[in-house]
Amino acid sequence: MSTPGRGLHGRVLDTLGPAITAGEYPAGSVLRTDELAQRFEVSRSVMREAVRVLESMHLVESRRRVGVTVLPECEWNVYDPQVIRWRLAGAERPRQLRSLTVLRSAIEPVAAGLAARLATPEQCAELTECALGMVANSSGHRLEEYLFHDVAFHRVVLTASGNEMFARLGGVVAEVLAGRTHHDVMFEDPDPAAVTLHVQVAEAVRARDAARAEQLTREITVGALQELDILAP
Amino acid sequence: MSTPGRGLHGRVLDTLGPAITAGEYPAGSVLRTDELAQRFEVSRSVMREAVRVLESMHLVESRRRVGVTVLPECEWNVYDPQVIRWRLAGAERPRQLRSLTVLRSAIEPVAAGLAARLATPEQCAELTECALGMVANSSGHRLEEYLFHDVAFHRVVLTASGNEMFARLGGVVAEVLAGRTHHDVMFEDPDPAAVTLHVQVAEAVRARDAARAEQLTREITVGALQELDILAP
DNA sequence: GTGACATATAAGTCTGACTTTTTATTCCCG
DNA sequence: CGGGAATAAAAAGTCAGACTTATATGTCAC
Repeated sequence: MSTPGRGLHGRVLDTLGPAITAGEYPAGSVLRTDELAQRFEVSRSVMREAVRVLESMHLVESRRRVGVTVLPECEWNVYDPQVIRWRLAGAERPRQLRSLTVLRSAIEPVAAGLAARLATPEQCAELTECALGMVANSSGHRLEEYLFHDVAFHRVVLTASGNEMFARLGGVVAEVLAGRTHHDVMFEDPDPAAVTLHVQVAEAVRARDAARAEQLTREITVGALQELDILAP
Repeated sequence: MSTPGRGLHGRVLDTLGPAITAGEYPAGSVLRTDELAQRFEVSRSVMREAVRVLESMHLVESRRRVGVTVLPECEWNVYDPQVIRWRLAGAERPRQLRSLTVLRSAIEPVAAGLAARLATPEQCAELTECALGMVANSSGHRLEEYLFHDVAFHRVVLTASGNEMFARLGGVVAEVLAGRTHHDVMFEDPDPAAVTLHVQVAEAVRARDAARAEQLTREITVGALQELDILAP
């Protein structure tokens, strides 16, 4: 996915990134560039580039005479798509999935409200199309097709919100939804109520009813939270 | 702020990062590593490290035989604190400030609701303390002291939400609030209504009233949106 | 114990040579 | 004249080695 093997330093990151985010090196662990270069059988320059990238993600800190120190989790750039992907791929997956779902529950309703005000006619049409696609694939175990339209739907909402920061979460939502379909329990067809809600959101946006679009999306995200047993009784 | 001059490559980034995020090099512009190295009077290895960092922020893409291509804005890692800082420092400041304020309006109410459920007694106490600090400095042009407690208040809420991704936005909120106090119009004392709301949020969290904490925080963020003339009539 | 000094260590930097990939051009054949 | 294969060129990528610099730590005098 995304950008595999874009150079030697990327190859190193593919191993080191997941290892660090998985907690294999506890916060405070000290690595040495030369040693890492030997381990990965790359030159020091390549290793340094990899370290620089990890540093820009605030996963590690490089200091003279000390080495490359692994930073505590609270320092990490948890919004970096690469970091998110690494964590979703590792043992921290469930926790990462919860964090992201809570984030969705905060963002998406507001995004939908904004979209109802700002969506272009084209985006409204796209939204309706996506919702219809979800309906058409909501039964008969057409999970992949359903997922495709679901992802597209949420992407359009986030983009139509007109907020670049919301739009940037499209990839994250895609990853969460894909995860739900592939990894987690999702043998049965999707919840018909959820499908209906998507259709209604598309209608609300088209009708420029911001409050309704927001409320309906809130119901969708509440469903997502319930699936993960988040939510107090 | 944060980490100034952490090596030569950092120095280069301090110039190149703001330049790119400010749009000085339009999307699609091609730079050459050697040329850049000469311009900044650093070795190619240092320049390469800088490029790697920019690449990890998705500001540029490096390809063989082509050079370093500046990516369109929609590709940028707009959640990267460094990118946020660069953009806040440049001509795009107003737009960035709006994006961030809308983001806050989505996140903070939900965070407050969660905090009402999950905050430790210590965090509740901290919150009350911050709110009282705001009250104590809400008149007499004690803007700096007020800001200090305001920032602390929002930080505690975000942290107490128990969601790492929310917690990570503490720095962003700090930057927005600081910006409002320093750069933008804020000659007069803070709005008494806003101060009261903060006190009430602290009370609601202490009382474990999630719905109330969320609603009150929503009112705070609506105020922030209005200050920037966001919000449809 | 405290403060100044010496030392060792690991990151940081620079240079130059070489490799690899990809694009553009040339050239030959149909 | 057109198209496709061979070729050349350009820029990033990689590597090795030598040197510099900051700094943690240990040592010694006081």
